[in-house]
Amino acid sequence: MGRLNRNESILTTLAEMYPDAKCALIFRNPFELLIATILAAQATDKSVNKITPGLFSRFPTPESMLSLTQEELEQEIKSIGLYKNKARNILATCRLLVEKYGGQVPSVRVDLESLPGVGRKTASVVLAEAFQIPAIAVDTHVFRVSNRLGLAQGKDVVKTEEDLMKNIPMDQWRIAHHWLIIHGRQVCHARKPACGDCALTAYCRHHTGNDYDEEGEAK
DNA sequence: AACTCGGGGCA
DNA sequence: TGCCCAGAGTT
Repeated sequence: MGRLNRNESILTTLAEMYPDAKCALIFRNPFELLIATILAAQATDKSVNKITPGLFSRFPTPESMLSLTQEELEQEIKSIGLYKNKARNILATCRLLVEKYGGQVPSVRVDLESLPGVGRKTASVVLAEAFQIPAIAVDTHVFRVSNRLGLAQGKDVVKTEEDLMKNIPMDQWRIAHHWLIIHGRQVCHARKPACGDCALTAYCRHHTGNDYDEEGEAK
């Protein structure tokens, strides 16, 4: 086996740090993943996982979820916060799934992003996790960790999903998202990263004092 | 680009 | 008590 380049070494180390990396949301099918991911926006995976098993056992399909009034759904999801917008969006999405997509979750990005409450990131999560379609879901954690690690080779900055795809081998696109986001949540925090728990400090711009701020520019 | 949604977990 | 959370929609 040949010598690993910089990004290959980083990804190999991440794989060793998080051997059990997987989607943090509990789901059994595309519909459950879609709803769980809409719920997970600006909430913690733990808080979402606390309510979704009970919710999905009683309302496992878009048709059955439409038996809820918005007020009833708000009460079901109240504990995760931002519940009014999410309840409205989820019911509107269920309506579209039934009326336009035969009760199924579409596997095309433009269709997914046309659903209320579904943006770029949620669409990528569903494409990659539910349909095994090449995509990398990117969020603030993924951008922060990617740029601290300098995954964009040299001085370039990862700003888009496409930027990240260019710098990660395609066979690792799906799992790399989980490595990066878990690392961001558990170790590589935005404010006070736990560098003592990190095996990647040798590659890290934060650790060497050349971190990137929220604009993606060198500090 | 800035603003809004938000109850709950955790230090 | 204060800070922050697996974003998206609106202005």
